Amino acid sequence: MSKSLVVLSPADPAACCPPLSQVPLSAEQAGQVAPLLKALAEPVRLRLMSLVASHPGGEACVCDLTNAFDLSQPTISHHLKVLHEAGLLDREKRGVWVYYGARTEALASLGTLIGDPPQQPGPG
Amino acid sequence: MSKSLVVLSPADPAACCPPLSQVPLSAEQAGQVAPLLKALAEPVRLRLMSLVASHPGGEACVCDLTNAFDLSQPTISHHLKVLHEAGLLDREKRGVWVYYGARTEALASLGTLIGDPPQQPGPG
DNA sequence: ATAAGACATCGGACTCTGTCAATATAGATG
DNA sequence: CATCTATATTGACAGAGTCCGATGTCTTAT
Repeated sequence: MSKSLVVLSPADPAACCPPLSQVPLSAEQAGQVAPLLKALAEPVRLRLMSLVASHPGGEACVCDLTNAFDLSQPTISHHLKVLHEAGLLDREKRGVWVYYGARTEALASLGTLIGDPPQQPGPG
Repeated sequence: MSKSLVVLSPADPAACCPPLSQVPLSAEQAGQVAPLLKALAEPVRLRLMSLVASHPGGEACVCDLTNAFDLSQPTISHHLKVLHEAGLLDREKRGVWVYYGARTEALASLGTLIGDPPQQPGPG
């Protein structure tokens, strides 16, 4: 099986485009990627993402996450929803509890998009 | 000259911490990194950053950037200021023109922080 | 000195976002 | 059924963000 270049996975919008520093992002591409960054660009959500991603198994229960902050339960629930709808967290209900899992591929794509160095111009 | 490991460059807050997926980010670390992401988490600024970073020499004149958007000159100026104050763009005046240059190290740090995969647990 | 061009800053209108209290939903248990 | 617990949704509000037109600043040219 080949991971086709043509596929535009809706769950991984950052995979849409070459790194920032290599080719100018189109308006459309920017419009796809910005929501991902916006979801991460908030201290509480950044910590939530990190808590989940660094948890054993890459997932964590909401109850653990809620206790890690000095914020109300609805607020944590809201932030988790934002991360989930951005495609950065998976959501799975098990009995009474809800587990959120990190979409590490999405994080990896985003990291590559942002961080990859500019290409050297070829000779000639 | 050595680029010391001890230095916490104020211009590169993303260099403060190990990747998201390896160790939970502290509140303080999240508070340092989030502004960088917030600066990028806007379609126009994302495109501006990409335009500058992918420009030959990694820098571009404001006049070029302003023409690339359907927005007023003050609006572009505002977005460039946000990116500059976040530490993602350098600013240099040459005669009448102002050139903005991409801080590729900051981008690289940010990319690593977000995108690096979780560490394998050691045996034992 | 006057004028013109490149860019920044200001002040406002309007929208978006983070937070909480209150309430709803859904599964487990008596 | 009633009740308890875990999580989500709603509604309200303050603060922050985006955008524009008007204006200010700095540099070069005449």
